[in-house]
Amino acid sequence: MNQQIAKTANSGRAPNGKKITRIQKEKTSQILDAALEVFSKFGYRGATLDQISDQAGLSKPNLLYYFSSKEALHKELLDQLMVKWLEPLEEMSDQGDPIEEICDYMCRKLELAQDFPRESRLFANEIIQGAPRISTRLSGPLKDLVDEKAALIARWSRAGKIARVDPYHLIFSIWSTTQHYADFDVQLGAVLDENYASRFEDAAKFLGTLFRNGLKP
Amino acid sequence: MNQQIAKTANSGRAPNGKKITRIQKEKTSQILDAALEVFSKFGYRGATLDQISDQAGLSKPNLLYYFSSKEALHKELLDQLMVKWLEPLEEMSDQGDPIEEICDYMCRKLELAQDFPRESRLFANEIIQGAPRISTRLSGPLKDLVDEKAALIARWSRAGKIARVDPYHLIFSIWSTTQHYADFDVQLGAVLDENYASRFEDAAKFLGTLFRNGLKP
DNA sequence: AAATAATTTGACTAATTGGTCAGTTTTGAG
DNA sequence: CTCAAAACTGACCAATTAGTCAAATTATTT
Repeated sequence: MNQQIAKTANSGRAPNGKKITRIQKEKTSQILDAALEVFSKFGYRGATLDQISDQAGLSKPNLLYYFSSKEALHKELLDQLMVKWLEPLEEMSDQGDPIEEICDYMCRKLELAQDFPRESRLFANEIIQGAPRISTRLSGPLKDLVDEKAALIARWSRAGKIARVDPYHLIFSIWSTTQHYADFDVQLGAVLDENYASRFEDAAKFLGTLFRNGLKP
Repeated sequence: MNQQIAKTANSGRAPNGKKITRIQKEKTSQILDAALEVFSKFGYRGATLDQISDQAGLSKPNLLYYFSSKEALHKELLDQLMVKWLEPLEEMSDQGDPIEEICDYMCRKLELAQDFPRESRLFANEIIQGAPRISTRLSGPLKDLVDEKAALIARWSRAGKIARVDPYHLIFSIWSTTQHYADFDVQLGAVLDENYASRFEDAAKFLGTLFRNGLKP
Protein backbone atom coordinates (compact mmCIF):
# COMPACT_ATOMS: atom_id res chain seq x y z
CA MET A 1 0.00 0.00 0.00
CA ASN A 2 1.62 3.17 -1.17
CA GLN A 3 -1.27 5.59 -1.35
CA GLN A 4 -1.31 8.70 0.75
CA ILE A 5 -2.85 8.31 4.17
CA ALA A 6 -6.10 10.03 4.97
CA LYS A 7 -5.73 13.15 7.01
CA THR A 8 -9.19 13.91 8.31
CA ALA A 9 -9.76 12.46 11.77
CA ASN A 10 -13.29 11.17 11.33
CA SER A 11 -14.93 7.92 12.40
CA GLY A 12 -12.35 5.28 11.57
CA ARG A 13 -12.49 5.69 7.81
CA ALA A 14 -10.81 7.98 5.35
CA PRO A 15 -12.83 9.71 2.61
CA ASN A 16 -11.57 7.09 0.17
CA GLY A 17 -12.94 4.24 2.29
CA LYS A 18 -9.60 3.06 3.67
CA LYS A 19 -9.36 2.13 7.34
CA ILE A 20 -7.52 4.51 9.67
CA THR A 21 -5.28 2.71 12.14
CA ARG A 22 -4.44 3.77 15.69
CA ILE A 23 -0.91 4.61 14.61
CA GLN A 24 -2.09 6.75 11.71
CA LYS A 25 -4.31 8.76 14.00
CA GLU A 26 -1.53 9.28 16.55
CA LYS A 27 1.22 10.12 14.10
CA THR A 28 -0.76 12.46 11.87
CA SER A 29 -1.85 14.39 14.93
CA GLN A 30 1.75 14.54 16.23
CA ILE A 31 2.93 15.74 12.85
CA LEU A 32 0.22 18.35 12.46
CA ASP A 33 0.97 19.72 15.91
CA ALA A 34 4.69 19.90 15.15
CA ALA A 35 4.02 21.47 11.77
CA LEU A 36 1.78 24.09 13.36
CA GLU A 37 4.54 24.91 15.81
CA VAL A 38 7.18 25.32 13.12
CA PHE A 39 5.14 26.91 10.31
CA SER A 40 3.63 29.44 12.70
CA LYS A 41 7.08 30.44 13.90
CA PHE A 42 8.95 30.63 10.59
CA GLY A 43 6.36 30.88 7.84
CA TYR A 44 6.06 28.44 4.96
CA ARG A 45 9.39 29.01 3.28
CA GLY A 46 11.24 29.47 6.53
CA ALA A 47 10.06 26.17 7.97
CA THR A 48 11.90 22.96 7.10
CA LEU A 49 10.74 19.37 7.09
CA ASP A 50 13.73 18.47 9.24
CA GLN A 51 12.57 20.89 11.94
CA ILE A 52 9.04 19.55 11.76
CA SER A 53 10.02 15.88 11.86
CA ASP A 54 12.41 16.59 14.76
CA GLN A 55 9.65 18.38 16.65
CA ALA A 56 7.26 15.51 15.93
CA GLY A 57 9.82 12.97 17.09
CA LEU A 58 10.12 10.97 13.88
CA SER A 59 12.29 10.77 10.79
CA LYS A 60 11.78 12.89 7.70
CA PRO A 61 10.97 9.93 5.42
CA ASN A 62 8.48 8.79 8.02
CA LEU A 63 6.83 12.18 8.01
CA LEU A 64 6.64 12.02 4.23
CA TYR A 65 4.97 8.65 4.60
CA TYR A 66 2.00 10.42 6.18
CA PHE A 67 2.01 13.65 4.18
CA SER A 68 3.12 13.54 0.58
CA SER A 69 4.88 16.92 0.64
CA LYS A 70 5.61 20.04 2.61
CA GLU A 71 2.90 21.78 0.63
CA ALA A 72 0.30 19.11 1.45
CA LEU A 73 1.10 19.35 5.15
CA HIS A 74 0.77 23.10 5.13
CA LYS A 75 -2.46 22.96 3.16
CA GLU A 76 -3.97 20.50 5.63
CA LEU A 77 -3.21 22.86 8.52
CA LEU A 78 -4.83 25.78 6.72
CA ASP A 79 -7.90 23.69 5.91
CA GLN A 80 -8.39 22.71 9.54
CA LEU A 81 -7.76 26.29 10.60
CA MET A 82 -10.33 27.84 8.29
CA VAL A 83 -13.17 25.97 10.00
CA LYS A 84 -12.16 27.08 13.48
CA TRP A 85 -11.54 30.59 12.29
CA LEU A 86 -14.98 31.17 10.77
CA GLU A 87 -17.01 29.66 13.65
CA PRO A 88 -17.18 32.75 15.89
CA LEU A 89 -18.57 34.93 13.12
CA GLU A 90 -21.11 32.27 12.12
CA GLU A 91 -22.52 32.42 15.63
CA MET A 92 -23.37 36.12 15.37
CA SER A 93 -27.15 36.14 15.33
CA ASP A 94 -29.94 38.54 14.45
CA GLN A 95 -31.68 37.53 17.67
CA GLY A 96 -30.09 39.10 20.83
CA ASP A 97 -29.07 42.73 21.35
CA PRO A 98 -26.99 44.05 18.41
CA ILE A 99 -24.23 45.66 20.44
CA GLU A 100 -23.93 42.61 22.67
CA GLU A 101 -23.89 40.31 19.64
CA ILE A 102 -20.98 42.28 18.22
CA CYS A 103 -19.13 42.39 21.54
CA ASP A 104 -19.71 38.68 22.05
CA TYR A 105 -18.17 38.08 18.64
CA MET A 106 -15.20 40.20 19.62
CA CYS A 107 -14.80 38.22 22.86
CA ARG A 108 -14.95 34.89 21.03
CA LYS A 109 -12.23 36.10 18.66
CA LEU A 110 -10.14 37.24 21.60
CA GLU A 111 -10.52 33.79 23.16
CA LEU A 112 -9.31 32.23 19.92
CA ALA A 113 -6.24 34.47 20.04
CA GLN A 114 -5.64 33.41 23.63
CA ASP A 115 -6.23 29.68 23.16
CA PHE A 116 -4.83 29.23 19.65
CA PRO A 117 -2.04 31.74 19.12
CA ARG A 118 -0.10 29.39 16.83
CA GLU A 119 -3.08 29.04 14.53
CA SER A 120 -3.43 32.81 14.46
CA ARG A 121 0.22 33.26 13.53
CA LEU A 122 0.03 30.54 10.89
CA PHE A 123 -2.83 32.45 9.31
CA ALA A 124 -1.10 35.80 9.66
CA ASN A 125 2.07 34.47 8.07
CA GLU A 126 0.10 33.12 5.14
CA ILE A 127 -1.83 36.35 4.59
CA ILE A 128 1.13 38.69 4.99
CA GLN A 129 3.09 36.69 2.46
CA GLY A 130 0.31 37.12 -0.08
CA ALA A 131 -1.90 34.12 0.78
CA PRO A 132 -0.50 32.01 -2.09
CA ARG A 133 -1.93 28.81 -0.61
CA ILE A 134 -5.22 30.05 0.78
CA SER A 135 -6.51 32.73 -1.56
CA THR A 136 -9.40 30.63 -2.91
CA ARG A 137 -10.70 30.17 0.66
CA LEU A 138 -10.62 33.92 1.17
CA SER A 139 -12.65 34.92 -1.83
CA GLY A 140 -14.91 31.86 -1.38
CA PRO A 141 -16.22 30.79 2.04
CA LEU A 142 -14.76 33.73 3.96
CA LYS A 143 -16.13 36.41 1.67
CA ASP A 144 -19.56 34.76 1.59
CA LEU A 145 -19.81 34.65 5.38
CA VAL A 146 -18.54 38.20 5.80
CA ASP A 147 -21.00 39.50 3.20
CA GLU A 148 -23.86 37.82 5.07
CA LYS A 149 -22.88 39.19 8.48
CA ALA A 150 -22.05 42.62 7.10
CA ALA A 151 -25.57 42.76 5.73
CA LEU A 152 -26.90 41.94 9.20
CA ILE A 153 -24.81 44.68 10.78
CA ALA A 154 -25.94 47.10 8.09
CA ARG A 155 -29.56 46.35 8.97
CA TRP A 156 -28.84 47.07 12.66
CA SER A 157 -27.15 50.26 11.59
CA ARG A 158 -30.03 51.44 9.40
CA ALA A 159 -32.54 50.55 12.15
CA GLY A 160 -30.65 52.82 14.54
CA LYS A 161 -29.72 49.95 16.88
CA ILE A 162 -26.02 50.75 16.51
CA ALA A 163 -24.07 53.74 15.25
CA ARG A 164 -23.89 54.34 11.50
CA VAL A 165 -20.65 52.61 10.61
CA ASP A 166 -19.27 50.66 7.68
CA PRO A 167 -19.99 47.02 8.62
CA TYR A 168 -16.99 45.61 6.76
CA HIS A 169 -14.54 47.87 8.50
CA LEU A 170 -16.17 47.11 11.83
CA ILE A 171 -15.48 43.43 11.22
CA PHE A 172 -11.90 44.24 10.19
CA SER A 173 -11.38 46.20 13.39
CA ILE A 174 -12.52 43.21 15.44
CA TRP A 175 -10.21 40.90 13.52
CA SER A 176 -7.22 43.17 13.87
CA THR A 177 -7.60 44.15 17.51
CA THR A 178 -8.11 40.58 18.71
CA GLN A 179 -5.60 38.77 16.49
CA HIS A 180 -3.02 41.36 17.47
CA TYR A 181 -2.83 39.72 20.90
CA ALA A 182 -1.68 36.46 19.33
CA ASP A 183 0.36 37.71 16.38
CA PHE A 184 2.25 40.51 18.10
CA ASP A 185 2.65 38.76 21.43
CA VAL A 186 6.41 39.36 21.56
CA GLN A 187 5.90 43.09 21.14
CA LEU A 188 3.29 43.12 23.90
CA GLY A 189 5.72 41.29 26.15
CA ALA A 190 8.41 43.89 25.53
CA VAL A 191 6.08 46.85 26.09
CA LEU A 192 3.83 45.60 28.88
CA ASP A 193 6.50 44.09 31.08
CA GLU A 194 4.95 43.48 34.50
CA ASN A 195 1.41 43.92 33.18
CA TYR A 196 1.92 41.19 30.59
CA ALA A 197 0.27 38.40 32.57
CA SER A 198 -3.15 40.07 32.61
CA ARG A 199 -3.05 41.18 28.97
CA PHE A 200 -6.08 39.21 27.78
CA GLU A 201 -8.19 40.25 30.74
CA ASP A 202 -7.20 43.88 30.24
CA ALA A 203 -7.76 43.63 26.50
CA ALA A 204 -11.28 42.26 26.96
CA LYS A 205 -12.10 45.12 29.28
CA PHE A 206 -10.62 47.79 27.01
CA LEU A 207 -12.11 46.46 23.79
CA GLY A 208 -15.48 46.02 25.52
CA THR A 209 -15.47 49.69 26.45
CA LEU A 210 -14.23 50.82 23.04
CA PHE A 211 -16.78 48.90 21.00
CA ARG A 212 -19.70 49.38 23.38
CA ASN A 213 -19.22 53.15 23.49
CA GLY A 214 -18.03 53.40 19.91
CA LEU A 215 -21.08 51.64 18.51
CA LYS A 216 -23.72 53.33 20.66
CA PRO A 217 -26.31 54.81 18.25
CA MET B 1 39.80 48.78 0.06
CA ASN B 2 37.95 45.86 1.51
CA GLN B 3 36.07 47.33 4.43
CA GLN B 4 32.32 47.30 4.55
CA ILE B 5 30.65 50.27 2.95
CA ALA B 6 28.75 52.72 5.08
CA LYS B 7 25.01 52.31 4.97
CA THR B 8 23.62 55.47 6.45
CA ALA B 9 22.81 58.06 3.79
CA ASN B 10 24.17 61.16 5.49
CA SER B 11 26.19 64.06 4.16
CA GLY B 12 28.86 62.45 2.03
CA ARG B 13 30.70 60.68 4.80
CA ALA B 14 30.29 57.36 6.55
CA PRO B 15 30.44 57.14 10.36
CA ASN B 16 33.99 55.83 10.01
CA GLY B 17 35.07 58.91 8.03
CA LYS B 18 35.27 57.26 4.61
CA LYS B 19 33.90 59.09 1.61
CA ILE B 20 30.62 57.86 0.11
CA THR B 21 30.68 57.78 -3.66
CA ARG B 22 27.79 58.40 -6.03
CA ILE B 23 27.75 54.72 -6.96
CA GLN B 24 27.66 53.64 -3.33
CA LYS B 25 24.68 55.85 -2.66
CA GLU B 26 22.81 54.59 -5.71
CA LYS B 27 23.55 50.93 -5.25
CA THR B 28 22.88 50.74 -1.51
CA SER B 29 19.54 52.42 -2.04
CA GLN B 30 18.69 50.03 -4.90
CA ILE B 31 19.64 47.08 -2.73
CA LEU B 32 17.70 48.27 0.30
CA ASP B 33 14.61 48.79 -1.82
CA ALA B 34 14.92 45.34 -3.34
CA ALA B 35 15.57 43.80 0.06
CA LEU B 36 12.51 45.49 1.50
CA GLU B 37 10.44 44.10 -1.36
CA VAL B 38 11.65 40.54 -0.86
CA PHE B 39 11.96 40.39 2.93
CA SER B 40 8.49 41.89 3.39
CA LYS B 41 7.01 39.28 1.07
CA PHE B 42 8.77 36.15 2.31
CA GLY B 43 10.13 36.91 5.78
CA TYR B 44 13.77 36.63 6.74
CA ARG B 45 14.29 32.93 6.25
CA GLY B 46 12.05 32.78 3.21
CA ALA B 47 13.94 35.50 1.38
CA THR B 48 17.08 34.66 -0.60
CA LEU B 49 20.01 36.82 -1.59
CA ASP B 50 19.53 35.66 -5.17
CA GLN B 51 16.00 37.04 -5.20
CA ILE B 52 17.17 40.30 -3.69
CA SER B 53 20.09 40.77 -6.04
CA ASP B 54 17.88 39.91 -9.03
CA GLN B 55 15.32 42.47 -7.89
CA ALA B 56 18.06 45.05 -7.40
CA GLY B 57 19.49 44.33 -10.83
CA LEU B 58 22.96 43.25 -9.78
CA SER B 59 24.88 40.10 -9.02
CA LYS B 60 24.94 38.39 -5.64
CA PRO B 61 28.65 38.95 -5.04
CA ASN B 62 28.10 42.58 -5.93
CA LEU B 63 25.34 42.82 -3.36
CA LEU B 64 27.64 41.27 -0.78
CA TYR B 65 30.20 43.93 -1.65
CA TYR B 66 27.81 46.51 -0.21
CA PHE B 67 26.32 44.51 2.66
CA SER B 68 28.48 41.98 4.41
CA SER B 69 25.69 39.44 4.96
CA LYS B 70 22.00 38.70 4.69
CA GLU B 71 21.68 39.44 8.37
CA ALA B 72 23.39 42.84 8.06
CA LEU B 73 21.09 43.82 5.21
CA HIS B 74 18.01 42.84 7.17
CA LYS B 75 19.22 44.63 10.28
CA GLU B 76 19.82 47.82 8.31
CA LEU B 77 16.24 47.73 7.04
CA LEU B 78 14.85 47.27 10.54
CA ASP B 79 17.01 50.11 11.87
CA GLN B 80 15.73 52.52 9.23
CA LEU B 81 12.20 51.31 9.81
CA MET B 82 12.23 51.84 13.58
CA VAL B 83 12.76 55.58 13.18
CA LYS B 84 9.88 56.01 10.75
CA TRP B 85 7.66 53.78 12.85
CA LEU B 86 8.04 55.71 16.11
CA GLU B 87 7.62 59.20 14.62
CA PRO B 88 3.80 59.37 14.64
CA LEU B 89 3.60 58.50 18.33
CA GLU B 90 6.32 61.00 19.22
CA GLU B 91 4.19 63.73 17.71
CA MET B 92 1.31 63.09 20.10
CA SER B 93 1.29 66.16 22.30
CA ASP B 94 -0.20 67.27 25.60
CA GLN B 95 -1.22 70.52 23.93
CA GLY B 96 -4.31 70.17 21.65
CA ASP B 97 -7.59 68.38 22.40
CA PRO B 98 -6.96 64.86 23.81
CA ILE B 99 -9.43 63.00 21.62
CA GLU B 100 -8.19 64.82 18.53
CA GLU B 101 -4.58 64.13 19.47
CA ILE B 102 -5.36 60.41 19.69
CA CYS B 103 -7.34 60.41 16.44
CA ASP B 104 -4.59 62.34 14.69
CA TYR B 105 -2.13 59.71 15.83
CA MET B 106 -4.41 57.02 14.46
CA CYS B 107 -4.63 58.85 11.13
CA ARG B 108 -0.86 59.22 10.89
CA LYS B 109 -0.47 55.49 11.51
CA LEU B 110 -3.08 54.76 8.86
CA GLU B 111 -1.15 56.93 6.42
CA LEU B 112 1.99 54.95 7.18
CA ALA B 113 0.12 51.74 6.39
CA GLN B 114 -1.06 53.27 3.12
CA ASP B 115 2.26 54.77 2.05
CA PHE B 116 4.65 52.13 3.41
CA PRO B 117 2.90 48.76 3.33
CA ARG B 118 6.15 46.89 2.68
CA GLU B 119 7.74 48.38 5.78
CA SER B 120 4.68 47.39 7.78
CA ARG B 121 4.87 43.82 6.53
CA LEU B 122 8.59 43.64 7.17
CA PHE B 123 7.92 44.64 10.74
CA ALA B 124 4.97 42.25 11.08
CA ASN B 125 6.99 39.34 9.73
CA GLU B 126 9.76 40.05 12.20
CA ILE B 127 7.41 40.31 15.20
CA ILE B 128 5.27 37.29 14.33
CA GLN B 129 8.37 35.17 13.99
CA GLY B 130 9.45 36.13 17.49
CA ALA B 131 11.42 39.35 16.78
CA PRO B 132 14.79 37.55 16.91
CA ARG B 133 16.57 40.48 15.24
CA ILE B 134 14.72 43.42 16.75
CA SER B 135 13.84 42.50 20.34
CA THR B 136 16.31 44.94 21.91
CA ARG B 137 14.66 47.81 20.02
CA LEU B 138 11.29 46.74 21.37
CA SER B 139 12.17 46.69 25.04
CA GLY B 140 14.41 49.75 24.61
CA PRO B 141 13.34 52.79 22.55
CA LEU B 142 9.83 51.49 21.77
CA LYS B 143 8.92 50.68 25.37
CA ASP B 144 10.30 54.01 26.60
CA LEU B 145 8.24 56.00 24.12
CA VAL B 146 5.09 53.98 24.78
CA ASP B 147 5.49 54.37 28.53
CA GLU B 148 5.78 58.13 28.12
CA LYS B 149 2.72 58.47 25.90
CA ALA B 150 0.69 56.00 27.95
CA ALA B 151 1.33 58.22 30.97
CA LEU B 152 0.04 61.20 29.00
CA ILE B 153 -3.11 59.30 28.02
CA ALA B 154 -3.57 58.18 31.62
CA ARG B 155 -3.50 61.81 32.74
CA TRP B 156 -6.17 62.69 30.16
CA SER B 157 -8.18 59.74 31.41
CA ARG B 158 -7.93 60.71 35.08
CA ALA B 159 -8.77 64.33 34.26
CA GLY B 160 -11.99 63.15 32.60
CA LYS B 161 -10.94 64.42 29.17
CA ILE B 162 -11.37 60.95 27.66
CA ALA B 163 -13.09 57.77 28.80
CA ARG B 164 -11.44 55.70 31.53
CA VAL B 165 -9.49 53.18 29.46
CA ASP B 166 -6.21 51.35 29.73
CA PRO B 167 -3.76 53.57 27.81
CA TYR B 168 -1.52 50.71 26.69
CA HIS B 169 -4.36 48.75 25.18
CA LEU B 170 -5.63 51.90 23.51
CA ILE B 171 -2.28 52.27 21.80
CA PHE B 172 -2.32 48.58 20.83
CA SER B 173 -5.76 48.99 19.29
CA ILE B 174 -4.48 51.87 17.17
CA TRP B 175 -1.47 49.86 16.05
CA SER B 176 -3.53 46.81 15.18
CA THR B 177 -6.41 48.49 13.37
CA THR B 178 -4.16 50.64 11.21
CA GLN B 179 -1.39 48.15 10.43
CA HIS B 180 -4.06 45.63 9.49
CA TYR B 181 -4.67 47.60 6.30
CA ALA B 182 -1.09 47.01 5.19
CA ASP B 183 -0.41 43.56 6.61
CA PHE B 184 -3.68 41.87 5.66
CA ASP B 185 -4.14 43.67 2.36
CA VAL B 186 -4.68 40.45 0.41
CA GLN B 187 -7.50 39.44 2.71
CA LEU B 188 -9.12 42.85 2.35
CA GLY B 189 -8.89 42.51 -1.40
CA ALA B 190 -10.66 39.16 -1.30
CA VAL B 191 -13.43 40.35 1.03
CA LEU B 192 -14.01 43.90 -0.16
CA ASP B 193 -14.00 43.25 -3.88
CA GLU B 194 -15.46 46.30 -5.60
CA ASN B 195 -15.10 48.45 -2.45
CA TYR B 196 -11.38 47.73 -2.28
CA ALA B 197 -10.24 50.94 -3.97
CA SER B 198 -11.65 53.21 -1.25
CA ARG B 199 -10.47 51.06 1.66
CA PHE B 200 -8.21 53.65 3.27
CA GLU B 201 -10.76 56.42 2.97
CA ASP B 202 -13.45 54.16 4.44
CA ALA B 203 -11.11 52.95 7.16
CA ALA B 204 -10.27 56.52 8.22
CA LYS B 205 -13.95 57.32 8.46
CA PHE B 206 -14.84 54.18 10.39
CA LEU B 207 -11.91 54.35 12.80
CA GLY B 208 -12.56 58.06 13.35
CA THR B 209 -16.11 57.27 14.43
CA LEU B 210 -15.07 54.29 16.55
CA PHE B 211 -12.35 56.08 18.49
CA ARG B 212 -14.13 59.43 18.77
CA ASN B 213 -17.28 57.82 20.19
CA GLY B 214 -15.44 55.11 22.05
CA LEU B 215 -13.20 57.54 23.90
CA LYS B 216 -15.83 60.16 24.75
CA PRO B 217 -15.69 60.65 28.56
C1' DA C 1 47.67 59.19 -19.83
C1' DA C 2 49.04 56.63 -16.05
C1' DA C 3 48.22 55.12 -11.63
C1' DT C 4 45.31 54.07 -8.08
C1' DA C 5 41.11 52.98 -5.95
C1' DA C 6 36.44 51.34 -6.45
C1' DT C 7 33.36 48.20 -8.51
C1' DT C 8 31.90 44.00 -10.68
C1' DT C 9 31.97 39.22 -12.05
C1' DG C 10 32.25 34.03 -12.85
C1' DA C 11 33.48 30.13 -10.83
C1' DC C 12 33.55 28.05 -6.72
C1' DT C 13 32.38 25.87 -1.87
C1' DA C 14 30.16 23.74 2.01
C1' DA C 15 25.83 23.31 4.07
C1' DT C 16 20.98 22.75 3.78
C1' DT C 17 16.88 21.75 1.40
C1' DG C 18 12.61 18.74 -0.20
C1' DG C 19 12.03 14.45 -1.69
C1' DT C 20 13.05 9.23 -3.23
C1' DC C 21 13.73 4.39 -2.64
C1' DA C 22 15.02 -0.27 -1.61
C1' DG C 23 14.89 -2.74 2.07
C1' DT C 24 13.98 -3.73 7.17
C1' DT C 25 11.05 -3.93 11.21
C1' DT C 26 6.61 -3.76 13.48
C1' DT C 27 1.68 -4.47 13.79
C1' DG C 28 -2.57 -6.81 13.94
C1' DA C 29 -6.11 -9.87 11.76
C1' DG C 30 -7.16 -14.77 11.12
C1' DC D 1 1.75 -18.54 15.40
C1' DT D 2 1.71 -16.79 10.37
C1' DC D 3 1.93 -13.64 7.11
C1' DA D 4 0.55 -9.70 4.57
C1' DA D 5 -0.03 -4.98 5.21
C1' DA D 6 1.63 -1.00 7.56
C1' DA D 7 5.29 1.60 9.49
C1' DC D 8 9.83 2.91 9.48
C1' DT D 9 14.85 3.69 8.20
C1' DG D 10 19.51 4.94 6.24
C1' DA D 11 21.57 6.16 2.35
C1' DC D 12 21.01 8.79 -1.25
C1' DC D 13 19.99 12.74 -4.88
C1' DA D 14 19.44 17.07 -7.30
C1' DA D 15 18.50 21.77 -6.33
C1' DT D 16 19.17 25.73 -3.66
C1' DT D 17 21.44 28.40 -0.23
C1' DA D 18 24.80 32.04 1.96
C1' DG D 19 29.08 33.35 1.31
C1' DT D 20 34.26 33.47 -0.83
C1' DC D 21 37.86 34.81 -3.92
C1' DA D 22 41.02 35.90 -7.50
C1' DA D 23 40.81 38.24 -11.44
C1' DA D 24 38.76 41.56 -14.61
C1' DT D 25 36.61 45.96 -15.43
C1' DT D 26 35.42 50.71 -14.56
C1' DA D 27 35.88 55.39 -12.20
C1' DT D 28 38.53 58.82 -10.25
C1' DT D 29 42.55 61.29 -9.27
C1' DT D 30 46.92 63.27 -10.40
